[in-house]
Amino acid sequence: MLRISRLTDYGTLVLAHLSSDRARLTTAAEVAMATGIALPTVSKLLKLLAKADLVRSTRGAQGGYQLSRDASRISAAEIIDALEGPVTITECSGNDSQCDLESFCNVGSAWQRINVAIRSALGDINLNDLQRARAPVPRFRFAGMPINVEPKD
Amino acid sequence: MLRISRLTDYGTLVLAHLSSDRARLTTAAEVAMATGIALPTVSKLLKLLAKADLVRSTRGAQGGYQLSRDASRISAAEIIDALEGPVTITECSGNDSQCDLESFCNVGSAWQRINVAIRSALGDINLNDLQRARAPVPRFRFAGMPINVEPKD
DNA sequence: ATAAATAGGACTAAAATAGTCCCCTTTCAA
DNA sequence: TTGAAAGGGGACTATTTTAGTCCTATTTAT
Repeated sequence: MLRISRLTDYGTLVLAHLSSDRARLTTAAEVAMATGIALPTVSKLLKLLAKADLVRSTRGAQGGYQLSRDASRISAAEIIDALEGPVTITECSGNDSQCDLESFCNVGSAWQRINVAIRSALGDINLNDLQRARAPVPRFRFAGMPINVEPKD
Repeated sequence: MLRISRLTDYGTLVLAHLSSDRARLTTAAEVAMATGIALPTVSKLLKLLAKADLVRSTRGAQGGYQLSRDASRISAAEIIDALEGPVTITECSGNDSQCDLESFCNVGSAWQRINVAIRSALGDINLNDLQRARAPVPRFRFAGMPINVEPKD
């Protein structure tokens, strides 16, 4: 349903927690405690985030995790990529796509365009934005018609 | 992975086929033939699309389906809504959300904003756009910074 | 040495998604 | 007036994806 997975949502919480003190090493257990997410899950998330270099790990006793760069330089797109793989709005958009309907399909292209647009937008939103209760109002333009999205309440 | 489901993709193909002659009644079997999608699946899709009033059905012999309005007035958002239910980017965005982490979570809001923006954008893209090989270049703005998305090739 | 950490990956469980099938109702036309 | 051609509704199964857990290895400070 065009949604991010629960793990990605959790991952954002984890990153948000780490961002509170970038210099300090925080253990997975601490993050689990602070966020309320089960430890094995936090652990898995941190490993994935480390692999994507959003987080840096230090092994051994007194080890832990820290953001690998400032929160302002970690984008929503990167978070999603790290935890779910590249964003593709349809199956066809993937690289190893082998779509049986290819010969019939005259639709793929536009969905893929939309995908690119969404992706770019997500690349422009950073971890700080995601944490601000009143993040800036996003605006999306298509075919030259701007849409202003007002907060609901 | 922030993607529409395969059925929605198929649904778009189905609608695209119907749009080639809005006046004519087309049977599910014909659509299946033309699109290469299995008949039971086409049938299911058409039922859902009919329920959402994107398609009008005529029962009985010589019956079939037709678009209920012009392709230009059927939006991508409506198609997704019809086939997947309302777009929500996180679980929390749903109505019956009961998020255990609510007390910890200071992140939800921004994802939801992003969701609203994407949704609006999808509401502004119509079935014709989806069919045009060279659909207009979508633009997304966030925090005042416009991004221009150029076609890859 | 030993305890405190992460690394990696196998494994299981749960949920969402896709796809199929059956029986019912409606309508046309011979 | 009856049979065939259509859609309506929904139950059901299979498949795939996602979530979550656990075990063993490796690293490092004390």
